Amino acid sequence: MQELSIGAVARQAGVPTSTIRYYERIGLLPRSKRVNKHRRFDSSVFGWLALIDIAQKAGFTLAEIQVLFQGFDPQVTPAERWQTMARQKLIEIDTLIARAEGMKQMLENGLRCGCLRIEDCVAISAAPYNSRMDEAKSRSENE
Amino acid sequence: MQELSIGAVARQAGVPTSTIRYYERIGLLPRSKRVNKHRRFDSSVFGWLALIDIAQKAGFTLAEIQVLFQGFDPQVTPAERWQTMARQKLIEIDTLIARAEGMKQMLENGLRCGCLRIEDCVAISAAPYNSRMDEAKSRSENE
DNA sequence: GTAAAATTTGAAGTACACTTCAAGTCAAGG
DNA sequence: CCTTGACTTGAAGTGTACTTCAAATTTTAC
Repeated sequence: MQELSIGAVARQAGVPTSTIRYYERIGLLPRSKRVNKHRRFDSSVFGWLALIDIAQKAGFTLAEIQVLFQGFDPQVTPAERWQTMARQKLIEIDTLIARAEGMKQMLENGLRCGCLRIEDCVAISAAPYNSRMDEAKSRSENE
Repeated sequence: MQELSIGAVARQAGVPTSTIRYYERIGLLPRSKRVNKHRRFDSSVFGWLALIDIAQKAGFTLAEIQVLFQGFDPQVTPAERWQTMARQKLIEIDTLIARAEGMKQMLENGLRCGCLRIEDCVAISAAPYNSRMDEAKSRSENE
Protein backbone atom coordinates (compact mmCIF):
# COMPACT_ATOMS: atom_id res chain seq x y z
CA MET A 1 0.00 0.00 0.00
CA GLN A 2 1.72 3.12 -1.20
CA GLU A 3 2.06 6.24 0.87
CA LEU A 4 0.88 9.58 -0.41
CA SER A 5 1.94 13.11 0.35
CA ILE A 6 -0.65 15.65 1.37
CA GLY A 7 -0.40 17.21 -2.07
CA ALA A 8 -1.10 13.91 -3.78
CA VAL A 9 -4.10 13.27 -1.54
CA ALA A 10 -5.35 16.79 -2.14
CA ARG A 11 -5.13 16.43 -5.92
CA GLN A 12 -6.76 13.03 -6.00
CA ALA A 13 -9.50 13.86 -3.53
CA GLY A 14 -10.14 17.33 -4.92
CA VAL A 15 -9.71 18.88 -1.47
CA PRO A 16 -7.26 21.67 -0.62
CA THR A 17 -4.27 20.70 1.48
CA SER A 18 -5.32 23.33 3.98
CA THR A 19 -8.56 21.47 4.56
CA ILE A 20 -6.79 18.19 5.20
CA ARG A 21 -4.48 19.86 7.68
CA TYR A 22 -7.44 21.58 9.30
CA TYR A 23 -9.34 18.32 9.70
CA GLU A 24 -6.31 16.72 11.23
CA ARG A 25 -5.75 19.67 13.52
CA ILE A 26 -9.26 19.52 14.92
CA GLY A 27 -9.04 15.75 15.23
CA LEU A 28 -11.56 14.94 12.54
CA LEU A 29 -8.88 12.96 10.75
CA PRO A 30 -6.45 10.89 12.81
CA ARG A 31 -2.99 12.35 13.08
CA SER A 32 -1.16 11.01 10.04
CA LYS A 33 2.29 9.53 10.30
CA ARG A 34 5.25 11.62 9.32
CA VAL A 35 8.40 11.10 7.32
CA ASN A 36 10.71 13.97 8.25
CA LYS A 37 7.71 15.88 9.54
CA HIS A 38 5.91 15.46 6.21
CA ARG A 39 2.56 13.72 6.34
CA ARG A 40 2.15 10.32 4.71
CA PHE A 41 -1.30 8.95 3.95
CA ASP A 42 -2.49 5.61 2.70
CA SER A 43 -5.51 5.33 0.45
CA SER A 44 -7.90 4.88 3.37
CA VAL A 45 -7.83 8.65 3.76
CA PHE A 46 -10.02 8.94 0.68
CA GLY A 47 -12.76 7.04 2.41
CA TRP A 48 -12.58 9.38 5.37
CA LEU A 49 -12.60 12.47 3.24
CA ALA A 50 -15.50 11.12 1.23
CA LEU A 51 -17.42 10.41 4.38
CA ILE A 52 -16.81 13.87 5.76
CA ASP A 53 -17.91 15.38 2.48
CA ILE A 54 -21.09 13.38 2.39
CA ALA A 55 -21.95 14.01 5.99
CA GLN A 56 -21.35 17.72 5.56
CA LYS A 57 -23.49 17.88 2.49
CA ALA A 58 -26.18 16.10 4.43
CA GLY A 59 -26.12 18.98 6.87
CA PHE A 60 -23.88 17.76 9.67
CA THR A 61 -21.39 20.01 11.38
CA LEU A 62 -17.79 18.90 11.73
CA ALA A 63 -18.36 18.51 15.45
CA GLU A 64 -21.24 16.12 14.79
CA ILE A 65 -19.24 14.20 12.25
CA GLN A 66 -16.50 13.85 14.78
CA VAL A 67 -18.87 12.33 17.28
CA LEU A 68 -20.20 10.04 14.61
CA PHE A 69 -16.72 8.84 13.73
CA GLN A 70 -15.81 8.18 17.32
CA GLY A 71 -18.65 5.71 17.32
CA PHE A 72 -17.02 3.89 14.45
CA ASP A 73 -13.68 3.50 16.16
CA PRO A 74 -13.55 0.06 17.80
CA GLN A 75 -10.66 1.24 19.98
CA VAL A 76 -12.60 4.03 21.58
CA THR A 77 -15.96 2.36 21.97
CA PRO A 78 -17.64 -0.94 21.22
CA ALA A 79 -19.60 -1.49 18.06
CA GLU A 80 -22.76 -1.20 20.08
CA ARG A 81 -22.13 2.47 20.69
CA TRP A 82 -21.67 3.26 17.04
CA GLN A 83 -24.91 1.50 16.27
CA THR A 84 -26.74 3.54 18.87
CA MET A 85 -25.33 6.73 17.46
CA ALA A 86 -25.99 5.70 13.92
CA ARG A 87 -29.63 5.14 14.81
CA GLN A 88 -29.76 8.52 16.48
CA LYS A 89 -28.18 10.13 13.44
CA LEU A 90 -30.75 8.44 11.26
CA ILE A 91 -33.48 10.20 13.18
CA GLU A 92 -31.68 13.48 12.71
CA ILE A 93 -31.25 12.85 9.02
CA ASP A 94 -34.93 12.13 8.71
CA THR A 95 -35.61 15.46 10.38
CA LEU A 96 -33.24 17.16 7.99
CA ILE A 97 -34.89 15.55 5.00
CA ALA A 98 -38.31 16.53 6.28
CA ARG A 99 -37.15 20.11 6.68
CA ALA A 100 -35.66 20.18 3.22
CA GLU A 101 -38.87 18.73 1.81
CA GLY A 102 -40.72 21.50 3.57
CA MET A 103 -38.57 24.14 1.94
CA LYS A 104 -39.00 22.47 -1.40
CA GLN A 105 -42.74 22.36 -0.99
CA MET A 106 -42.76 26.01 -0.11
CA LEU A 107 -40.78 27.04 -3.14
CA GLU A 108 -42.79 24.82 -5.44
CA ASN A 109 -46.03 26.28 -4.14
CA GLY A 110 -44.61 29.73 -4.70
CA LEU A 111 -43.67 28.89 -8.25
CA ARG A 112 -46.98 27.22 -9.02
CA CYS A 113 -49.10 30.15 -7.91
CA GLY A 114 -47.06 32.37 -10.18
CA CYS A 115 -47.58 35.32 -7.89
CA LEU A 116 -45.93 38.58 -8.71
CA ARG A 117 -45.12 39.60 -5.18
CA ILE A 118 -43.05 37.44 -2.94
CA GLU A 119 -45.19 38.61 -0.04
CA ASP A 120 -48.18 36.82 -1.54
CA CYS A 121 -46.27 33.66 -2.33
CA VAL A 122 -44.78 33.42 1.04
CA ALA A 123 -47.94 34.22 2.92
CA ILE A 124 -49.79 31.45 1.17
CA SER A 125 -47.20 28.76 0.90
CA ALA A 126 -45.10 29.21 3.95
CA ALA A 127 -47.70 29.45 6.63
CA PRO A 128 -47.50 25.81 7.73
CA TYR A 129 -43.75 26.06 8.18
CA ASN A 130 -43.61 29.25 10.12
CA SER A 131 -44.58 29.54 13.71
CA ARG A 132 -43.25 33.00 14.38
CA MET A 133 -45.31 34.49 11.60
CA ASP A 134 -48.44 32.81 12.83
CA GLU A 135 -47.98 34.40 16.19
CA ALA A 136 -47.21 37.79 14.76
CA LYS A 137 -50.09 37.63 12.32
CA SER A 138 -52.75 36.62 14.77
CA ARG A 139 -51.68 39.40 17.04
CA SER A 140 -51.41 42.04 14.34
CA GLU A 141 -54.69 41.03 12.76
CA ASN A 142 -56.75 42.41 15.63
CA GLU A 143 -56.02 45.99 14.70
CA MET B 1 -52.33 52.11 12.99
CA GLN B 2 -50.34 52.18 16.16
CA GLU B 3 -46.62 52.51 16.29
CA LEU B 4 -44.51 50.01 18.08
CA SER B 5 -41.15 50.23 19.79
CA ILE B 6 -38.42 47.83 18.80
CA GLY B 7 -38.98 45.95 22.02
CA ALA B 8 -42.66 45.49 21.31
CA VAL B 9 -41.90 44.26 17.82
CA ALA B 10 -39.26 41.93 19.17
CA ARG B 11 -41.61 40.43 21.73
CA GLN B 12 -44.46 39.99 19.31
CA ALA B 13 -42.35 38.62 16.49
CA GLY B 14 -40.22 36.44 18.71
CA VAL B 15 -37.05 37.98 17.32
CA PRO B 16 -34.33 39.65 19.38
CA THR B 17 -34.09 43.42 19.09
CA SER B 18 -30.49 42.98 18.01
CA THR B 19 -31.64 41.03 14.98
CA ILE B 20 -34.09 43.75 13.97
CA ARG B 21 -31.38 46.38 14.26
CA TYR B 22 -29.02 44.17 12.35
CA TYR B 23 -31.47 43.65 9.51
CA GLU B 24 -32.05 47.36 9.32
CA ARG B 25 -28.35 48.06 9.40
CA ILE B 26 -27.61 45.79 6.45
CA GLY B 27 -30.58 47.19 4.57
CA LEU B 28 -32.65 44.04 4.71
CA LEU B 29 -35.35 46.01 6.47
CA PRO B 30 -36.05 49.61 5.42
CA ARG B 31 -34.80 52.24 7.81
CA SER B 32 -37.59 52.75 10.31
CA LYS B 33 -38.78 56.17 11.32
CA ARG B 34 -37.64 57.62 14.60
CA VAL B 35 -39.23 59.49 17.46
CA ASN B 36 -36.44 61.05 19.48
CA LYS B 37 -34.03 58.65 17.80
CA HIS B 38 -36.13 55.68 18.92
CA ARG B 39 -37.43 53.40 16.20
CA ARG B 40 -41.15 53.23 15.52
CA PHE B 41 -42.61 50.40 13.53
CA ASP B 42 -46.05 49.76 12.18
CA SER B 43 -47.41 46.25 11.94
CA SER B 44 -46.13 45.75 8.41
CA VAL B 45 -42.77 44.93 9.93
CA PHE B 46 -44.15 41.59 11.05
CA GLY B 47 -44.77 40.61 7.46
CA TRP B 48 -41.24 41.47 6.53
CA LEU B 49 -39.76 39.64 9.46
CA ALA B 50 -41.88 36.64 8.66
CA LEU B 51 -40.75 36.80 5.08
CA ILE B 52 -37.12 36.89 6.03
CA ASP B 53 -37.64 34.00 8.38
CA ILE B 54 -39.37 31.96 5.75
CA ALA B 55 -36.88 32.73 3.04
CA GLN B 56 -34.08 31.75 5.39
CA LYS B 57 -35.83 28.51 6.18
CA ALA B 58 -36.15 27.95 2.47
CA GLY B 59 -32.38 28.06 2.32
CA PHE B 60 -31.74 31.61 1.16
CA THR B 61 -28.90 33.62 2.64
CA LEU B 62 -29.62 37.15 3.81
CA ALA B 63 -27.77 38.46 0.77
CA GLU B 64 -30.00 36.39 -1.49
CA ILE B 65 -33.08 37.53 0.34
CA GLN B 66 -32.00 41.09 -0.18
CA VAL B 67 -31.68 40.48 -3.90
CA LEU B 68 -35.01 38.76 -3.81
CA PHE B 69 -36.62 41.77 -2.18
CA GLN B 70 -34.91 44.20 -4.47
CA GLY B 71 -36.20 42.06 -7.29
CA PHE B 72 -39.51 43.70 -6.66
CA ASP B 73 -38.09 46.89 -7.94
CA PRO B 74 -40.40 47.29 -10.97
CA GLN B 75 -37.40 47.95 -13.21
CA VAL B 76 -36.17 44.40 -12.96
CA THR B 77 -39.23 42.31 -13.84
CA PRO B 78 -39.97 41.16 -10.32
CA ALA B 79 -41.83 37.94 -10.78
CA GLU B 80 -39.22 36.63 -13.15
CA ARG B 81 -36.37 37.15 -10.74
CA TRP B 82 -38.13 35.52 -7.87
CA GLN B 83 -39.09 32.56 -10.01
CA THR B 84 -35.57 32.16 -11.33
CA MET B 85 -34.16 32.23 -7.84
CA ALA B 86 -36.76 29.86 -6.54
CA ARG B 87 -35.97 27.37 -9.29
CA GLN B 88 -32.26 27.67 -8.59
CA LYS B 89 -32.83 27.07 -4.92
CA LEU B 90 -35.01 24.07 -5.67
CA ILE B 91 -32.12 22.45 -7.47
CA GLU B 92 -29.90 23.05 -4.47
CA ILE B 93 -32.49 21.60 -2.14
CA ASP B 94 -32.87 18.52 -4.32
CA THR B 95 -29.14 18.02 -4.17
CA LEU B 96 -29.24 18.41 -0.42
CA ILE B 97 -32.03 15.88 -0.11
CA ALA B 98 -30.20 13.43 -2.35
CA ARG B 99 -27.12 13.77 -0.18
CA ALA B 100 -29.11 13.27 2.97
CA GLU B 101 -30.74 10.19 1.49
CA GLY B 102 -27.27 8.94 0.66
CA MET B 103 -26.14 9.49 4.19
CA LYS B 104 -29.19 7.72 5.48
CA GLN B 105 -28.58 4.80 3.17
CA MET B 106 -25.02 4.68 4.32
CA LEU B 107 -25.92 4.58 7.98
CA GLU B 108 -28.61 2.01 7.36
CA ASN B 109 -26.15 -0.17 5.46
CA GLY B 110 -23.68 0.28 8.25
CA LEU B 111 -26.24 -0.80 10.78
CA ARG B 112 -27.30 -3.77 8.70
CA CYS B 113 -23.82 -5.12 8.07
CA GLY B 114 -22.84 -4.56 11.69
CA CYS B 115 -19.27 -3.78 10.67
CA LEU B 116 -16.72 -2.88 13.27
CA ARG B 117 -14.44 -0.79 11.11
CA ILE B 118 -15.53 2.38 9.38
CA GLU B 119 -13.20 1.59 6.52
CA ASP B 120 -15.39 -1.34 5.57
CA CYS B 121 -18.61 0.57 5.88
CA VAL B 122 -17.30 3.51 3.95
CA ALA B 123 -15.78 1.44 1.21
CA ILE B 124 -18.99 -0.47 0.69
CA SER B 125 -21.70 2.04 1.30
CA ALA B 126 -20.23 5.46 0.65
CA ALA B 127 -18.81 4.97 -2.82
CA PRO B 128 -21.99 5.59 -4.86
CA TYR B 129 -22.69 8.92 -3.20
CA ASN B 130 -19.38 10.60 -3.61
CA SER B 131 -18.32 12.24 -6.83
CA ARG B 132 -14.99 13.53 -5.59
CA MET B 133 -14.07 10.06 -4.50
CA ASP B 134 -15.08 8.61 -7.84
CA GLU B 135 -12.82 11.08 -9.58
CA ALA B 136 -10.04 10.31 -7.21
CA LYS B 137 -10.51 6.60 -7.71
CA SER B 138 -10.51 6.69 -11.48
CA ARG B 139 -7.43 8.86 -11.47
CA SER B 140 -5.56 6.73 -9.01
CA GLU B 141 -6.62 3.56 -10.77
CA ASN B 142 -4.57 4.33 -13.89
CA GLU B 143 -1.31 4.43 -11.97
C1' DG C 1 -38.89 64.14 40.32
C1' DT C 2 -36.36 60.29 40.33
C1' DA C 3 -35.08 55.62 39.67
C1' DA C 4 -35.54 51.71 36.73
C1' DA C 5 -36.32 49.95 32.24
C1' DA C 6 -35.86 50.53 27.38
C1' DT C 7 -33.41 52.20 23.56
C1' DT C 8 -29.60 54.35 21.09
C1' DT C 9 -24.94 53.95 18.70
C1' DG C 10 -20.64 51.94 17.04
C1' DA C 11 -17.51 48.50 17.98
C1' DA C 12 -16.12 44.32 19.21
C1' DG C 13 -17.07 39.42 20.00
C1' DT C 14 -18.93 34.64 18.61
C1' DA C 15 -19.31 30.23 16.00
C1' DC C 16 -18.39 27.58 11.99
C1' DA C 17 -15.45 26.05 8.40
C1' DC C 18 -12.04 27.10 6.33
C1' DT C 19 -8.17 29.95 3.75
C1' DT C 20 -4.17 32.69 3.60
C1' DC C 21 0.12 34.21 5.24
C1' DA C 22 4.85 34.18 6.88
C1' DA C 23 8.89 32.05 7.47
C1' DG C 24 11.20 28.30 7.59
C1' DT C 25 12.29 23.02 6.22
C1' DC C 26 12.55 19.25 3.00
C1' DA C 27 13.04 16.83 -1.49
C1' DA C 28 13.95 16.20 -6.36
C1' DG C 29 15.93 17.56 -10.88
C1' DG C 30 19.64 19.48 -13.61
C1' DC D 1 25.23 22.19 -5.17
C1' DC D 2 21.61 24.89 -5.99
C1' DT D 3 17.22 26.19 -7.35
C1' DT D 4 12.47 25.16 -7.40
C1' DG D 5 8.51 23.26 -5.69
C1' DA D 6 6.22 20.83 -1.95
C1' DC D 7 5.56 20.79 2.76
C1' DT D 8 5.82 22.45 7.72
C1' DT D 9 3.91 25.35 11.61
C1' DG D 10 1.21 28.77 14.15
C1' DA D 11 -1.31 32.79 13.57
C1' DA D 12 -4.23 35.70 11.51
C1' DG D 13 -7.87 36.58 8.08
C1' DT D 14 -12.61 35.49 5.71
C1' DG D 15 -17.73 35.32 5.26
C1' DT D 16 -22.27 34.57 7.36
C1' DA D 17 -25.46 35.82 10.71
C1' DC D 18 -25.83 37.45 14.50
C1' DT D 19 -24.92 38.77 19.75
C1' DT D 20 -22.80 41.35 23.29
C1' DC D 21 -20.83 45.39 25.21
C1' DA D 22 -20.26 50.17 26.76
C1' DA D 23 -21.83 54.47 27.51
C1' DA D 24 -25.14 57.71 26.65
C1' DT D 25 -30.01 59.00 26.14
C1' DT D 26 -34.99 58.39 26.53
C1' DT D 27 -39.17 56.58 28.34
C1' DT D 28 -42.01 54.73 31.88
C1' DA D 29 -43.51 53.86 36.47
C1' DC D 30 -44.05 55.27 40.94
